[in-house]
Amino acid sequence: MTTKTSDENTETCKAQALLKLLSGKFRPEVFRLSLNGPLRFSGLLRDIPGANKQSLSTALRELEEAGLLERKIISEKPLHIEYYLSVKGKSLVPFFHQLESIGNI
Amino acid sequence: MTTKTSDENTETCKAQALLKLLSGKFRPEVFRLSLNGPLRFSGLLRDIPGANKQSLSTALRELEEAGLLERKIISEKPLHIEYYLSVKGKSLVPFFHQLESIGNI
DNA sequence: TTTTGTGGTCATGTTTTTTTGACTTATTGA
DNA sequence: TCAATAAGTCAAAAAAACATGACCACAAAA
Repeated sequence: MTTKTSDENTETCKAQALLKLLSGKFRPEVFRLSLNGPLRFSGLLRDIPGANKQSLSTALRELEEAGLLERKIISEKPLHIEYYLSVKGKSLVPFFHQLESIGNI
Repeated sequence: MTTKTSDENTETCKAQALLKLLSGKFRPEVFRLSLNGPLRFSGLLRDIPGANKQSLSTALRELEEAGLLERKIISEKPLHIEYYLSVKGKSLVPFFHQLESIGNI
């Protein structure tokens, strides 16, 4: 375990970056709500208690940049934007379940 | 903490609290190092680049309070304190592995 | 007895994160 | 045309997290 290269360090950093991303304000809520179907900005603002535009905007952007959410412009009917879980995002679901079950110990 | 059974909000909060705890400064490093054996304050201070007493102290205390680390006073020989992974702490290991593998997608 | 090592705390300052509120662009409904 | 909804942005303030340096208690070694 003597720092061979930046091997192990890099691994830690990856986990760390993801942890940081997921632990930020409203991110777990956004994540959980995304399980029920596509999200909309205004809907989240209404549904998440205490949410504010800026933080929500940052959360959505960063989750999208990390490839966990996908942003889709819906050009029909009442023109709006939908965010939904990507495949990568879905791969995090069991991870959250695990975390929650550990939280209950 | 008014634990309402099967309240989804409460579940999220649990994941959130744990995420926050694990994502704080030096926590992933402390966690990883704890896999190799018992930790000592001064050792961590030496081994983690950029570490400082205050943050390390907070990290250890919070990880202990969450039941992930155990603090043991070793009264023999050169009188010191050891921190080591609890059973609950060990249950987080696969979780970190999962996180790392997702980070690589 | 002065110094060194271990394991911290405390007050303070800096940095990062989060919140607030004003403003924007575009679409729709009355 | 006026107002409302949707999806934001921007600058600034407030709050939370983190870092720094001084200090403390105890033990053992020089």
